[in-house]
Amino acid sequence: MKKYTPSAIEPHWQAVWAENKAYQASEAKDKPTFYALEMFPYPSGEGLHMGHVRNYAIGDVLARFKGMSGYRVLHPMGADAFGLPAENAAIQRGVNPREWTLKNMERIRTEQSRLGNAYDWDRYVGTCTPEYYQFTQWLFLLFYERGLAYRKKGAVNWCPQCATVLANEQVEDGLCWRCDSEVVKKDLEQWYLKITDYADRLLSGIDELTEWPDKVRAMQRNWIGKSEGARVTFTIPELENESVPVFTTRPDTLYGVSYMVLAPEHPLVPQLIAGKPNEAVIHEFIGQMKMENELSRTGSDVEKIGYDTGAVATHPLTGEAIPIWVANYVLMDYGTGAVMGVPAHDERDFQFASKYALPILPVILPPDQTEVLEGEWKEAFAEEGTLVHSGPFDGMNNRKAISAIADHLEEIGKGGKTTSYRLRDWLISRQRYWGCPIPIVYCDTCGVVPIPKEDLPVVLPEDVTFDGKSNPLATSESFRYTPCPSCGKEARRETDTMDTFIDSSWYFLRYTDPNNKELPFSPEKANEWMAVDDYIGGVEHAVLHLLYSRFVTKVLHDAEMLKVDEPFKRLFTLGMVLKDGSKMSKSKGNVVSPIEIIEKYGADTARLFVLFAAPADGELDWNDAGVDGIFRFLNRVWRMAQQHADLVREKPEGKLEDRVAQGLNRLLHQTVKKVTTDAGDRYQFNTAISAIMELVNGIYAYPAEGDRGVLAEAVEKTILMLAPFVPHIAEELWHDFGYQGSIHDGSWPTYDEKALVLDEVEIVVQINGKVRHKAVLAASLDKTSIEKTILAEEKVQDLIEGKTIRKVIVVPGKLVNIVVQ
RNA sequence: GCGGAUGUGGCGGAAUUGGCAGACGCACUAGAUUUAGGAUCUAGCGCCUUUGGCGUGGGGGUUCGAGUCCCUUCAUCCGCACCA
Repeated sequence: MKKYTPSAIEPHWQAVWAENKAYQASEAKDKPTFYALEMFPYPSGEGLHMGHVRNYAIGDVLARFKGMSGYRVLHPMGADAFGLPAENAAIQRGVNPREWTLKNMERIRTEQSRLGNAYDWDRYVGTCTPEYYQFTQWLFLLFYERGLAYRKKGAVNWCPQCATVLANEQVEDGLCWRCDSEVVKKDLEQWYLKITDYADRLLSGIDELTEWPDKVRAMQRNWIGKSEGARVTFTIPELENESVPVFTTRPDTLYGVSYMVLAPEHPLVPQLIAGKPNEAVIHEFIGQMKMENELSRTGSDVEKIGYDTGAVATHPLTGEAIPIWVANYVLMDYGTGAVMGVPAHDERDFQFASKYALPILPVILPPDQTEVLEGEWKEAFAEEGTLVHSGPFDGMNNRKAISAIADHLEEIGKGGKTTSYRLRDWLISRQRYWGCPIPIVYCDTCGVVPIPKEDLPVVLPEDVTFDGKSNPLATSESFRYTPCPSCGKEARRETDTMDTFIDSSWYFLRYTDPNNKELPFSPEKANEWMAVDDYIGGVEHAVLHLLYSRFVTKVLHDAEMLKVDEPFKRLFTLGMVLKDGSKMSKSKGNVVSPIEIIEKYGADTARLFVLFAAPADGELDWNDAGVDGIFRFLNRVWRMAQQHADLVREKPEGKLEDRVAQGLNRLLHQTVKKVTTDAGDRYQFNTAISAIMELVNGIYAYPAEGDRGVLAEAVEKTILMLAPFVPHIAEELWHDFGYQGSIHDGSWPTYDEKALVLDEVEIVVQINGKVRHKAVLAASLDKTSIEKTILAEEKVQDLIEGKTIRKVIVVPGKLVNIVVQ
């Protein structure tokens, strides 16, 4: 018998598939389309890790399964190739970022090939190539034309380590998402994309993403942070009644305002404190706040610190004078940068007022009280109640008052209902070299001038210096100055590049039309494939990449380049791969190299193990003994197929005359049904594989003298069902069965409900809910006959002897429960 | 604090609708067999005081019947967090 040698068969079939372009997406319109996509990798210098293997194995099973099930499949791969590590390599080792990246891309690609994934390599996309990034620039210009790209000066997140600014989404707990350095604030003029214009659509669109994990949907909702409330305008008499709007979700508590707080960065603060006793102290405080990082400034356990400006504002309804304070807990970039303080009904305000002895004015009466007990407030009351001390609104339920007071403010021109979002605009400028240049020039005569689309790409220059401090593009003499596209005079180029998340927010569209020279993609081709039917990746992109991609897709939809306005129909987030309970990392020394596993056991074993060992959405603890088990299973499959290969070639007619043959036939159909739904619909690869294992066990247990036809069919279909999981061994065995074409073009087996029906079933007999006996009955019996037959059984008679039957529950095909006393 | 999960043998995990808890695999035990291969085959494998009893984090409930439904409680993980 031929021995199973993955190291021989895997490279062989990989070469054959590549030669035949076996997984090229078909342009023929004869079948429904299926777009399977895994998040593309960043080509680091490390090559593939187990997380990649797991990610790609899931995607490949789905792609191959759909391919065998009558779809034409688009299953592309590429590389998210711009980014800081390439530049750091340049700084540290003096290598060229482009060469370094291209080398890594090549390595990852080779390693991906060795996994046997069914990619259409002709559609390969690398985001750092001018062929790709010219269209990233094209998209920037589209955003610019549509008023969605703008420049703004403001306090931005700056990572000193990476020497660049970051978007809000890229700051985690006050630290840089990439290098964990403390992020500081810096005042800079930067480019933004107006994602806030789409906040409401990005939020409501989540409702339609029913095939996304709830967790991710919740995270996105949370991130967008829609909050309905009211704008309330206070005026400042000493500044000629300058108005200061505040945002509040509780306009019902407006009569309880005892002070107002501005963010330290609020533009009115310097005027308010001019000449006041606290002027110097507050200036110092503002200076401190600017130095502080996000975490120490806004963490919820940070103590509230504030100063009285000495100025007052006028309450819009009562006309009373309200002291104006400045405090660390008010953020300039949420709402209006100013809040009203209602200590009686807000926990934070209560803390602040208690600390600084500001008045606490209750205006909502708890339902169980008839009178406000002044001076006895030990905590803020934030529940439902009735308004008191609120002028014309006294006696109103506070929920109703939220709307009533907001409407009233609107009538008198002092505010009105409004919505606030936590989401901020997307800051895309990066002071780094290895990214997509922003196609803009600054001309002394014409101002900000976009590069015309026909002059793209704006190519990254080579004559740059990497010192890790300054923006490298600014050091390029050839790049920095260029004639203004509008007037022809010398103008300065924008020397920042774009956030790499822009590159990855449209790559799935490029795959549909990867060689287009005129456009990022033709609407016709994109519409043919979009949306992505199955998108597989890590949950770490739940907000960043997935939110940006949704935004870009909606803009392209509005620009009439796409019919869909959501990019990913179904999303699957896989769990992490661990070793000994913790994340694999070089520092812990617990990294299992995919390539070593492939060399030792073969890619098929690696794939099958990561799919079998745990549910795909949970954590997977790598287990060497488990890998051995999977390798043994594949050997068992191999022996089974080799032993019966001649039989499968003969295709003997199955007669299904005896019970044993019928049993194997039923097991086969059951397995086809389970594998089809588990692997095709439910992402339950572990149970699909265990079902196939049971079938293999069934075939081994099948007697040598049994019906040949059923056996041959079962063996052949076992291999067909294994094909998406373990493509190489399946292909090899398929050819051993005498087939010429690829098993992966073959049809996925179907099952027959009729074959699943049993003529005899085992009925569990319970007495008072406890299993006491089992009986085999004809499946066709009705309830009454089952009851009669069971009660007549001798064993049952013994069990209920001397007891009174109170009730008999019969579930046909399953059980009989006799309730006795 | 808000939101999303998860709790089942020695281990990873099964159990679409309320109907035999522990499929499948790992590990382990005993036996068979072998020209030694990372073997293969057969049997066993939740716990206990074993004609029986107990058992899906704990407590309560609904039901003839609960891992599954309801209430309550504990623990762990993840995300967000002074967002007015």
